[in-house]
Amino acid sequence: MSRNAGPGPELTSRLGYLLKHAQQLMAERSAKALSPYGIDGRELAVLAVLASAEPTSQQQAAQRLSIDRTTMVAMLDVLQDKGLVDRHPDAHDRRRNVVALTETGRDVLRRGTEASEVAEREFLAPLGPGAARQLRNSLRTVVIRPDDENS
Amino acid sequence: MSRNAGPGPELTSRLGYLLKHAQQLMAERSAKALSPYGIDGRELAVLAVLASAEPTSQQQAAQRLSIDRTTMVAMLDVLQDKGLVDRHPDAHDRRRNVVALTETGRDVLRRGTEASEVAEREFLAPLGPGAARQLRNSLRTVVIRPDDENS
DNA sequence: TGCTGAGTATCAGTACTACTGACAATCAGT
DNA sequence: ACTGATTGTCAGTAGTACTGATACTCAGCA
Repeated sequence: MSRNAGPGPELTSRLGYLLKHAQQLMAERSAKALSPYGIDGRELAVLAVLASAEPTSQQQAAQRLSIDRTTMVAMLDVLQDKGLVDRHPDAHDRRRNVVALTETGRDVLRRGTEASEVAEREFLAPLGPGAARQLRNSLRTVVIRPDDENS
Repeated sequence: MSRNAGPGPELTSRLGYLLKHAQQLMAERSAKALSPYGIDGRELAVLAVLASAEPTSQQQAAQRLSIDRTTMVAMLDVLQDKGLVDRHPDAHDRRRNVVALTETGRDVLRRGTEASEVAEREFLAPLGPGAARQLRNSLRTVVIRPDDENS
């Protein structure tokens, strides 16, 4: 993606534009940092959820990530092909699959997380440590807020 | 999109996750705020660029938005169908199209910008004015930074 | 026991976004 | 006039994430 002619204030004052491009830039950095491990940021997030939660069904994991359950199927297919996760039917409820990290998966998660944190620090480098921390906190605040919509 | 089970700290500590979901939430709000005018956030950004720049070629406008020139073609097709922009060949360089807002386009830009700003304020409401301003500034800083990559 | 309704994973099809590659028209320099 | 670069356009493709339909399983109940 070419980012030659800098955007003018008519764009950089728009929050939607800023968020979209910040996300894009971070995703590029993240992809580069994770490429040695053969995964991307979305897959790393799946691994993180699987590691942090109790042995989880696919649907539970999908909900934590706010992704569709059908999307989760495809992502787990890929992660399973890469040997990072295992699926087997839950003995107590055979509708469910229990998804767990493999030994390799745990290893990739650990190293990928480190690489990802390095990439984040680089991304935030032009901000001073205080502003970087506050950016994180502010994003957390606006993201975590529960649904305030009606319907 | 259902955002039921809140994400855990294994996700909300990851900048990529936060940026992606913040962008998504903002995009949803923006879409809702702009729907009365028949456009979405991307289209509003195009209108803003066209209004702020001198009579522009499609490619110049695309560069300012960091989108591909082929993508710009499709977006202008849509905006032209909606009667918001006009295209005609540049008299001085007939390879180029001069793209300009119509009267309606200017009107939609003005009203859409207002609606978008309201949506932004709602989105940032849980932050307090100081933190909101700083979030904007920090995002601007990390987004505007010129390419520091080699190649 | 058999029946019904709900939950789970899966797959096919679709929509959207944004790209690459190829093309015709045009310009600028020689 | 010829060559190379620029511009807009289009077809094709890739990635992402959805909807809708299907098969299997469970829980409740007559």
